[in-house]
Amino acid sequence: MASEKSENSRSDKQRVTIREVAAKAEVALSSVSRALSGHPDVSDEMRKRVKEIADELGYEPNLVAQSLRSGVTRTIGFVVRDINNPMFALLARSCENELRRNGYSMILVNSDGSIENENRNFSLLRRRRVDGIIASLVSEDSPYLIKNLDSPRSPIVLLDREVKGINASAVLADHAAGVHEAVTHLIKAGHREIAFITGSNNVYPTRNRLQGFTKAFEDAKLKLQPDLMAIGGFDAEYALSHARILLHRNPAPTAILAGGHGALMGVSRALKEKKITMGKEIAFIALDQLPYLEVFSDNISTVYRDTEAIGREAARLILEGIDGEKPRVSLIETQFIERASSQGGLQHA
Amino acid sequence: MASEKSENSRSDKQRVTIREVAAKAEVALSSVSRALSGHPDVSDEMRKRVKEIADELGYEPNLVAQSLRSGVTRTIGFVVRDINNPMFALLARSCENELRRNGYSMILVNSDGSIENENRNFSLLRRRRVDGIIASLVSEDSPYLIKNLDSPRSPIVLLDREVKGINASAVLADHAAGVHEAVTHLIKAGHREIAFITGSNNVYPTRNRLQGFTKAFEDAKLKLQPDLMAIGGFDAEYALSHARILLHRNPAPTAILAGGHGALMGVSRALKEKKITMGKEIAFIALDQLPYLEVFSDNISTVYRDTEAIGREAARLILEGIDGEKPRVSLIETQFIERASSQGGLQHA
DNA sequence: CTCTTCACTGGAAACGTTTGCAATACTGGA
DNA sequence: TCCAGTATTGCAAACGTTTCCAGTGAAGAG
Repeated sequence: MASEKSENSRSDKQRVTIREVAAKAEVALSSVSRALSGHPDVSDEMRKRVKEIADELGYEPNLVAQSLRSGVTRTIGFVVRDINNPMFALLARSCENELRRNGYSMILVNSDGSIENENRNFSLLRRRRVDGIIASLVSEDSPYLIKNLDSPRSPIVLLDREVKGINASAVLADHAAGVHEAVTHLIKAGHREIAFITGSNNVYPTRNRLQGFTKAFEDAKLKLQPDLMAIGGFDAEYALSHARILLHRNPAPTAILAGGHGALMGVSRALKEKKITMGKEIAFIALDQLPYLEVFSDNISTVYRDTEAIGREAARLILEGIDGEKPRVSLIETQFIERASSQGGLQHA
Repeated sequence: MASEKSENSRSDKQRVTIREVAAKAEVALSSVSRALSGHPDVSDEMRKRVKEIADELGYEPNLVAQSLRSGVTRTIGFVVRDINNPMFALLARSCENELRRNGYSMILVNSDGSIENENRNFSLLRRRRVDGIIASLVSEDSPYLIKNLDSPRSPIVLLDREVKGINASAVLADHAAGVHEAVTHLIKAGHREIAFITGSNNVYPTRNRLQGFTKAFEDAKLKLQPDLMAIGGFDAEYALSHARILLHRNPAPTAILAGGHGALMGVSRALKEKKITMGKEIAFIALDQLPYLEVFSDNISTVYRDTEAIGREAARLILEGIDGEKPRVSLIETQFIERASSQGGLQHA
């Protein structure tokens, strides 16, 4: 493939457009467009010829121009609190894979737990004319939300969030079932002082876990102990400080449930401080099967859900939405997985 | 598949464009554009009037059109092997923050360890006309690389990668220094059988760590033991199988260095299998300060680098490049941090 | 009073595609 | 032979901006 005069054209800065391909092939712009985009009304000869010349010239279609003309960007916004949370990273990963398999790219934005940030991000994504947004909202009752999400131009998929009165799909995990299972297990083992640390209840997972928690107590005809419940923050600092307080309580909790990555971090640090070992002096259950747990601390009992599947499902829901189908909610099951850490805690028995 | 399509309540709502704003304000399109984009040649009255009406109509500028006209997308491609690797997640996070602060969005793509994928991703990003690409390449000697990265239209920043003959900036960690420090520490403590497990040496970190490793042996006038080195894969499976082999060796290694997230996972699993405790029967050093370590296993000695700073620096380098400055390489220091896990291993002594 | 300058404003041409429509050539049936 | 039908192709108008250029009226200078 020795080319005589392609050397000069390689170094010049102008991008090659469909127009140059057309000129070199001595056909119309429209024919080039049709030939390259797989339009049916094109002769085999034309298609072959155009493709050859496009390759030769190193033509790279301009997706920006395509988007402007076609009104479709093949881009999805992915909004999370913090990609650094391994749960979100796993979601992003499986979601991006599924999207890319379908020809879509993903714009990642971290809202950093700030509602104002989140709102700015939504508005930026809309200006970018993304074809859809997948989001794990900071809160379900932000004043901007309705304005932002109601009657949206492009479909929205909420990750584990429930917002009333808007037209969005959602992937919801059935936390309640798994938590119910876990707490019932603890109660049957004799636990009565069960602590519960998780994020604030302005998001679905907290409320839903709380339901499972409460129902387990009801079913066992026990009454809840609200002072054992710290429901207010997903960050490790919140969990750490509240775990410290709870561990000083009298009687001390015999079991602890930690909801989310931050809670797991905080609680495990607090336990370490007091040299309390999970599965011995206290029973511990993580309400999320975080990715690193499998390998690193393979003795931690968890409420499991298939996070990869959730990411994939979110991608599918958004693609459905783009296809014009009605929003729908997809429920993902959870399951209590008993390991060593949920033993113990009842040394007095 | 008679799927029920929703009413096109989405597409019927015409977006408001600059044209409608102009009409309602009874001024020219160009004036609206100037008023909203902060162009100096606009009277205060005009600007006020246009802004009011734009707000009133809920005008949202179309970034696609802006990009097409201006030739600038304010978008950066971020290419990593797997965002699910916490190191990459942390990088992505700090990088995205810095980019967003400067008005840029980030397109995330996972290349999944496949060179073909990576290549497709590069080409996609170029078609999207991103203003720059930040990438942690799968390999430094892929046949596509030169074609893809040579004389690029838009700047490129490599994350801990060195590719000869191309015009790219890079953020490189000075792994050699930290590893040298760590290994020297082990040697001084009496270790001679030091195992080293990490990814293949077609990427800079491996080669650079190897340099530090080798030099530490040279400085101590000891000779390397190649059969204690497993250099070939960043995934946990590779590390697991090779750690198993190494632990069966006679004499067994008294210390292990694990480079990267996968190696850490694999090695710690292998140790767990054989019920060998880090810091007791064996000395262990992780060649990366992975985010979860801080909280979860706070006794693991590591070679530390400031990953957040690396992400920020990558963002800055790409912005510099967009500003027309010449590519440059930024070196980030590393440092051995001694904790409990690097104790022990010398019970026979 | 005229001319220049100044501070705006409007018109229209891009940016690189897709696509509706018209034009062409060819095919085969009447 | 002629005409409808079919398969291609080309032309030109969008898509929503930015920006160059020319034009306007007013103000200041001579």
